[in-house]
Amino acid sequence: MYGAVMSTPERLVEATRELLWERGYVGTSPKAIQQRAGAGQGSMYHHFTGKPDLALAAVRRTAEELRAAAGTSLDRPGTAYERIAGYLLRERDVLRGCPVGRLTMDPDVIADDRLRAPVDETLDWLRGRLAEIVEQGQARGELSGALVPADIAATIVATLQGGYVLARASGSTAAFDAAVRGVLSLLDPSAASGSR
Amino acid sequence: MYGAVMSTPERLVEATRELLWERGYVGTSPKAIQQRAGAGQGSMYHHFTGKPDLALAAVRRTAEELRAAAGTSLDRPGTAYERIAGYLLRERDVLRGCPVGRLTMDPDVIADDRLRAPVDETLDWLRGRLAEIVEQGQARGELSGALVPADIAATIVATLQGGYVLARASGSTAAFDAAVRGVLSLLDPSAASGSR
DNA sequence: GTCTATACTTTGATAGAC
DNA sequence: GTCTATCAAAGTATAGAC
Repeated sequence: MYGAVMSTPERLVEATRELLWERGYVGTSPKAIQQRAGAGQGSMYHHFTGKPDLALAAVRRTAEELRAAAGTSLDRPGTAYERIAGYLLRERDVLRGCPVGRLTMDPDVIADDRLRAPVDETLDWLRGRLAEIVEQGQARGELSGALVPADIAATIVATLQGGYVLARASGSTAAFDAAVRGVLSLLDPSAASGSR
Repeated sequence: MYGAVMSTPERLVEATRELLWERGYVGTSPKAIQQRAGAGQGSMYHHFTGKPDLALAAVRRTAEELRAAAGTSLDRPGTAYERIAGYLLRERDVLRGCPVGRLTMDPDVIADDRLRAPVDETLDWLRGRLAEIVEQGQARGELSGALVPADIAATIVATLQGGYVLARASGSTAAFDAAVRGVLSLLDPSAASGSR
């Protein structure tokens, strides 16, 4: 796995990231991590104190990557609507769900402040970025001043996270796409969709 | 637990429902179910063939209950906006999340068509009900005819499901409330919020 | 229907050789 | 740094007595 390019600790963290995404914290065993990383028991426990330690490294790395990727998308030029649409419509592996949001359904992650912190910070950061974009859109007269930027930002992030839930429930991306179209139609300045 | 009112099979199903909600399928062990239900091993395996069998009974029951509760809320009279707002703002134990939506993050549930079916059907039913309400609102001139009812319905359900994710990430209901306010402000016919 | 005994596997980790 | 024991506990049952 991972060619022969990565160091053992890196392979262990990558394997943990994948497994946390696929199966969550509770569903991920040290043995499964070792097998996917191509590392032995001793090797894993040499580099990390145990499963929580590895999970912490994995979650932090996943949170960083999500911020980097989302930032790249959100930083694109355009009107507020165009930037939000660009973010919502960017390519995603919808049926896999969100590697960060997924962790909120893991009781052992939520119960551990150190594990939960990167999840919370990432979603909070994302809402902040979107709120800024909404605010700028209002300042430029692109979006209604009646909207509360923080509320709209929360709605946008929730639509994404909930879209994953709908898609996974049905085994199809259709419901995710519908939810995204729906929120965009409500935001679209050229449609005046909020009122009759 | 559960007083002395319920039969052993009923207590087992109730205990399973609670544990699936709290810890998911992977995180729920037969032993934990037995302890919470106050039933022995033999008793559990007498009434159910095993953990998957019990989970199926539990998931079906939870799906039924959600439909009943949501139906009661959605059936209330009022304008389309009022009915949607009533549903979104009804009392919820936000930090516990949705007992049905939660299951979509469980790989063993998603991989098993029998377990996934009640989850899919429930969320699908909910979107259908909301789409009807949007459609009626359009027919009555309360909502813009430009909206696609199925898309708006998906957005509303996704906002809820994603709102739970945001709330659990932060350990607070604030983000859930913000997401709900956001989508309602976009839908509000009295605000003309979609355009500047 | 319920109980206890038994069994096999997986989990999560430690110890010590190399 | 990595490997191979070894281990106690938990998970997921089955068997058979009552």
